[in-house]
Amino acid sequence: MPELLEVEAYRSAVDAVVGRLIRSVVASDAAYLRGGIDPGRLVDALVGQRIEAASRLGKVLLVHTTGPVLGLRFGMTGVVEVDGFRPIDALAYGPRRDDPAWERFAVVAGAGGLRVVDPRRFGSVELDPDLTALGPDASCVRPAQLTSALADRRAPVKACLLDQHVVAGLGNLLVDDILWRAGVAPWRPGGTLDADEVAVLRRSIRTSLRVLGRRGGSHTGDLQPARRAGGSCPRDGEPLRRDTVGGRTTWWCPRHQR
DNA sequence: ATTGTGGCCTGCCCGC
DNA sequence: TGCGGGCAGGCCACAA
Repeated sequence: MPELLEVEAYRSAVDAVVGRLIRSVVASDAAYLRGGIDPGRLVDALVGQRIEAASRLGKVLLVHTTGPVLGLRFGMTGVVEVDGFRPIDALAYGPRRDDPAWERFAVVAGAGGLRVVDPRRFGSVELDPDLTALGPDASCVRPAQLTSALADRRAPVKACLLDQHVVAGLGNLLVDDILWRAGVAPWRPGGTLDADEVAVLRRSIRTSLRVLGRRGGSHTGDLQPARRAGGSCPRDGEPLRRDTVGGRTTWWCPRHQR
């Protein structure tokens, strides 16, 4: 689930451990590590370092230390726990219960620390991740950046927005709500949007992030209650369509999204 | 280069 | 109650 909004909540929570020394690191799931580093080397690189800051780019959470930068990705079901507290208790589509076996990574720092719990194991942990391929963060994408990102693209606009090289941070739920709000059909090739439509789309990205952020996450969109068989558009009552666009389940209104 | 597809993993829910 | 199939909010390697 974790899209930009959830990862931002994780980042904010990690602020609580800034300034602490890393006392130990648990990297018991070697397959969870990325970038060709083995658990032993990762532990050695982090233990004894001080946590200096937490930042975020797209869906990647970055924990800066006096040594390496720790990069955390959460896949579909990853949640972070800081000092025993979860900024997001349970993901809307993740399991409701809890299981100690789902812990994939942990950092003990000061009196507490942080844990990554990820049942489905699509997330990952990396040292000094290369983020140069990521597009601008969706929360501050400029109009000109969005225009050039969509120009000449023949892929559906939804696939463009999901592509982290184009804009970083948007996931399936956010994109559906953004396109719904903008009145743009997900199938439209990115390059066919004119300047006015790109401007509306960018406003919709900002509005959706602000509104859904205030409500508590990417699962709080206007479209969310209607994402089911028989669901209808909350704006005009039209039966929603369910398609697969960009490889993802897509709900949209064929009446006002054009 | 761009675009689409399959696969990674595991848990849950539905229908039989 | 048990079981199989389909589904899931991300991302990557790979093929056309």
